[in-house]
Amino acid sequence: MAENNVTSFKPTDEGSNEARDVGGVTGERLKSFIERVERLEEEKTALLEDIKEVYGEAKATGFEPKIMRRVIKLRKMDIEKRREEDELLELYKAAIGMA
Amino acid sequence: MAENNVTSFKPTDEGSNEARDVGGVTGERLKSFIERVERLEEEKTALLEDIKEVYGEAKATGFEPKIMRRVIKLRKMDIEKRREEDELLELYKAAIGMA
Amino acid sequence: MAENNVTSFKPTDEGSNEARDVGGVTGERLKSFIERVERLEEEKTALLEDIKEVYGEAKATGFEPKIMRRVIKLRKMDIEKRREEDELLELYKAAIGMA
Amino acid sequence: MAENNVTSFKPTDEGSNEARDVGGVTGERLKSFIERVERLEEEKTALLEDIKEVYGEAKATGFEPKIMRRVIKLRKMDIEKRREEDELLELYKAAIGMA
DNA sequence: ACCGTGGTTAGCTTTC
DNA sequence: GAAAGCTAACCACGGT
Repeated sequence: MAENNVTSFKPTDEGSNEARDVGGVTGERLKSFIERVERLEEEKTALLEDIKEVYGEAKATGFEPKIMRRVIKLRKMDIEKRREEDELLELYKAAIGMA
Repeated sequence: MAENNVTSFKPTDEGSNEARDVGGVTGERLKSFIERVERLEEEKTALLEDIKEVYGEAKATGFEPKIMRRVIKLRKMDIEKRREEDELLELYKAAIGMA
Repeated sequence: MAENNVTSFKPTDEGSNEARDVGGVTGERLKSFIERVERLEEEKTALLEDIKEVYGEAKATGFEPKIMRRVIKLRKMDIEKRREEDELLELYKAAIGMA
Repeated sequence: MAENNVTSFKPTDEGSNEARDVGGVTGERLKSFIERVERLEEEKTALLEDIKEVYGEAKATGFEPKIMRRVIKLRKMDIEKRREEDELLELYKAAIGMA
């Protein structure tokens, strides 16, 4: 841990909802980080809903989401496997001066 | 279940990577759904990385991600609790004919 | 992973329902663990039924299980929130050297 | 729904933590139900912890909880399948007067 | 009586 | 390697 700004977490004697600057800009900084995360989390939630929707549509046309998930998982594994093999290939090539 | 398209999962006699139409457009349809999900999953992955980055930055400036996560959790709980209490209030009101 | 007992999962040449000791007491040991879990699972199932019964009774006397569940949830959230806040407080205190 | 006791949910003008009897014993009754559920929930939680412990022990002696869970699931399916078949058998027997 | 939804639990991933 | 947070499967309920 570089510096320790945790002091900014300390409850202040004045009960305010505003971010406290305890001898610096620390409070504002922390609040900004937190709000950035919260925004990203919201986007993530929206995305999860989108995915659920697609599965819903698929189901409505007669496909089983459960099976689809398995298919997707398999495809992902394939892709990763291939990627790893490719990386290994590159490594070998570099190793023998084929770069 | 209305129709059962699962037959499209059945390996076809011709071993091709193309989506198979087993008596209709089923194969293409399924493939489209799957690719939509995969695209959304990619976005989700990106988002997860963004979140991780923010925590990384915060940590680099001296804040503990662990504590930040708990703060965010508490904030979320507050929001949810309030939302639920409001809903509950509505239920009570409906229950006693204040609707 | 320290040892790897997974070999005990391997079908043995003699097709028996008895636990196999593959070079030790491994089979019996595993079987014992599994049966302990299964017993606990049974208890859990019984408990779930008890809970369902209580809701049934309550409903029979005119209370809405749905609302009851929400009340219970809110009570639980209160307790958890308080607990977490207390823990967080300890963290803060530790963070500023008040430990 | 037989009677409707939901009126007992209505916030009363006097802010008390005690169960309110709104023209009867309703408040106490509800509170009793809720506390019974909460007790059972606690037992359930304890049970879940016990199960976790067993898996922990098993893991410590070299077994994979993940695989164990799959075994248990399979055993459960077998048992249920057999039970269903037995029931069916009874049904058949009854049907042909073998009861 | 079935479907869809919401809530709960288990499994997995990632973090420490 | 252990613990936690998050996601997906499961289940029970209410609605249609």
